[in-house]
Amino acid sequence: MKSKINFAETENCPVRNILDRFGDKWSTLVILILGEEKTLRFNEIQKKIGSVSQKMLAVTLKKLEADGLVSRKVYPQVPPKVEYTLTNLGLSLLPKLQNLVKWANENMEEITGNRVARQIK
Amino acid sequence: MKSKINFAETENCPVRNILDRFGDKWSTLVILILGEEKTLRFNEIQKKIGSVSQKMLAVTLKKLEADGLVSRKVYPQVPPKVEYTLTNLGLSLLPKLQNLVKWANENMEEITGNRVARQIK
DNA sequence: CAGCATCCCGCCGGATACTG
DNA sequence: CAGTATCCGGCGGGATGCTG
Repeated sequence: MKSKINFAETENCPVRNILDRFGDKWSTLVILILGEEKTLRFNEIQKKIGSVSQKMLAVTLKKLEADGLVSRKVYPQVPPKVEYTLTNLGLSLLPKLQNLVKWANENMEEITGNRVARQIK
Repeated sequence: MKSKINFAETENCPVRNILDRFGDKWSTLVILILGEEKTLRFNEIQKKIGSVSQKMLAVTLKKLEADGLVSRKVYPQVPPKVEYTLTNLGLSLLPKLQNLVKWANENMEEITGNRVARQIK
């Protein structure tokens, strides 16, 4: 029998913590993209996502860097060049996210179908 | 070599779709709780989460029901009684989310430590 | 090129009150 | 008990402009 999780206490609940961090719009996307490409520059990530604003990408990357999921390497040159890579911690999260993507790929059609069938926006 | 994902097109990108649906504050939490308890009434879910408002729980459950992840059974009696259970589709998602929880449990301390060490809010 | 600063709008979601 | 209805404040996040 598994021990149950205390969802009620925000501070001690890992589920809440993880959702607070990766529930935002771009974090998981960035991790998945860096997982595919190993190393990317700021603009390259932005182009890959396509619809993210410069501001939000900067905020997201800073958060991920602070969490220790992404490492940032600055080349002291003009024009500047900054490369982003997943850390080992980030790499350990990657497969879990990829599992979610896999599930999404396999089941999104059914979910979309359900929505349409029930005529919900 | 894995085929790459097109993150740019929102409509066809399963990652974006899944994040749009489960990136919200409560959906994953509800799925995880129902995964533990099998069947729960509205008030029981609310008590388990603790901090969710009545409104948001109702909205969340309705969304999950529309997606076909949660089933809703109404007992025609007074006072009313409604039970929520994961569907097979919901059950298929459950282990992926539990993997994330497991990862969070194992690594949240390190992440929190990173944050503190870098003195970010 | 890689960002920070500022302004500002939309909507997420909380509080409260009401119904079957 | 299990919801809807309404109001409304906060902030996520887009647009734009400026810097090293």
